[in-house]
Amino acid sequence: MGNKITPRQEDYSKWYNDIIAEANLAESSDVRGCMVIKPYGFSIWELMKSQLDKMFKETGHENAYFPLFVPKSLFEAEEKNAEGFAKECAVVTHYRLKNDPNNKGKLIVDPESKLEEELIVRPTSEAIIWKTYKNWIQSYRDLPILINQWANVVRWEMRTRLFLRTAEFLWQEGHTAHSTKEEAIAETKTINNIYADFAENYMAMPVVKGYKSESERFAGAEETLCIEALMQDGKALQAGTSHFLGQNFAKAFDVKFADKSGNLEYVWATSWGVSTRLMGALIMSHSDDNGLVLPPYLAPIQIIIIPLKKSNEDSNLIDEKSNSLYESLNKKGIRVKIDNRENLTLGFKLNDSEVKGIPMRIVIGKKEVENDSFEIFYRYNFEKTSVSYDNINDFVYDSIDLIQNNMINLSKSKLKEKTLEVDDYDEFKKHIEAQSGFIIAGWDGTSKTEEAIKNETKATIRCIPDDLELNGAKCIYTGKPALHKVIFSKSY
RNA sequence: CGGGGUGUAGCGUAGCCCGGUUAUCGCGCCGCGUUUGGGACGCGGAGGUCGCAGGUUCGAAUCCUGCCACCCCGACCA
Repeated sequence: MGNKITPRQEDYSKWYNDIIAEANLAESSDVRGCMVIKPYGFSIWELMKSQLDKMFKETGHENAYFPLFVPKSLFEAEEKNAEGFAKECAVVTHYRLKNDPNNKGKLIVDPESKLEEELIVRPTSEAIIWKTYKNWIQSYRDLPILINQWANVVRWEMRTRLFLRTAEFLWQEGHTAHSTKEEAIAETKTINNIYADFAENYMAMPVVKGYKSESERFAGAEETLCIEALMQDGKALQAGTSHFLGQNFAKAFDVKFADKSGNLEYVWATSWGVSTRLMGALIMSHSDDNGLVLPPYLAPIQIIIIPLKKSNEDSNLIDEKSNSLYESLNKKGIRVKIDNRENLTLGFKLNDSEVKGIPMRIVIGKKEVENDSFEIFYRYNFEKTSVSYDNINDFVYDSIDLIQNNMINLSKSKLKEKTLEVDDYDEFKKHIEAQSGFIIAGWDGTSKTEEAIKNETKATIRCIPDDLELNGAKCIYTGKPALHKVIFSKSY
């Protein structure tokens, strides 16, 4: 700590890394492409987890846990899935080390411990889970299975970036099995709506919901639903996906059930997930040049009390006020903390609370106590409000919803402002070049056009929202009648 | 895997081209003292296989060879 944060306009990725470092969220690990999530950052993740978990449970889902290792033969069963992930798998080939006979104190892989069959460290768990589901499913009475697991997965990405694309990341992955196609499709929508709801109302990050184009679809899925968020630099970030897997995995793992009339049918499947990438999304959505800004619902500390004691002066009274405020806020269920670190100056503590994105702050010093006038500082807009001691509790309590809602509305209007509809390709290119946000444009529905646009502009189809009226729109690239209006953007 | 770059204390760096005292500076860390109203100050201190291995040389952070790691740009991606 102690360094100034690089201004956002100057170097966005430096800015992003600075925020993470200054707020003490995480750091790059010495282990290739992996991250260490520090306690403060992990607290945010835990708040996200507990809210999502609650939403899954409210819609009938249960948690379970499946193995980290996937035998290669299982992994390759669903061809498209295997092919999609093959290039980024960590593979366990041996199970033992031994002393290096030529180099004392060093270890080598014992060649004698070579595994009969290699184990893949899961990049996603469809394979191992469907292998297991085969044993669990015989009858329509066994369905649906609505299971979620919180786990780590490994994808050996070429280039990694804290939170956004690390070699190992934490996520939840839901894997459900259904007796009908309709029910499975409804499930993917339920989940995508939960994701959108969570992003908007808890992360204060509005998203666009829609379908992925074929080329962006999950390997092994028939249809991929997603939520796409817009970061402050005008690039899109895929924040969550929900896949309709059809009967692909049921066929690959031979999972059939007997329906009411005794016919054997393949099971219909879905899978869906959000990851620690949401942390990156949260950081990039709200942070400013002074540091992190957290929406109160996901802030590990919602208000920080900073007692300001000058040597020997009224320190008892200040402590007393601070402590009793702490107690009463805590009793109301507000996440509150007192910063009584003794070796740090006020200026440092003020700055520290801003850098960490703590939504509210109150300084309690001699002046405040004498005048019975306490300033509550809002991090998201730097506003201060004076409140008398007796009113602090209610004010803080009400502020939580107030700040949350204001942040949501602010983000919504930013998103609206940065979503443009365009029907001229030159203008399209200009906007993409300037990274001005989401571009709505007509698309003829062909991969060829999608590919051509990507090659010329680096913009991809982020999603195909199902609520955009066509109105005779033409394809932005070919000028042919458009099949859909879609969202284009550069993306992470 | 292609093209470029960088490895010096926990972090950020100077020195390297042109070899030569005890390897520079800032932040951080430890001790003592003074300071809390917007990232404190003074004094003292600890901390280094100069990425690794080999070579040239009286002498290598510096030159040469090989290797490794990381970063940026492409291809890939939650």
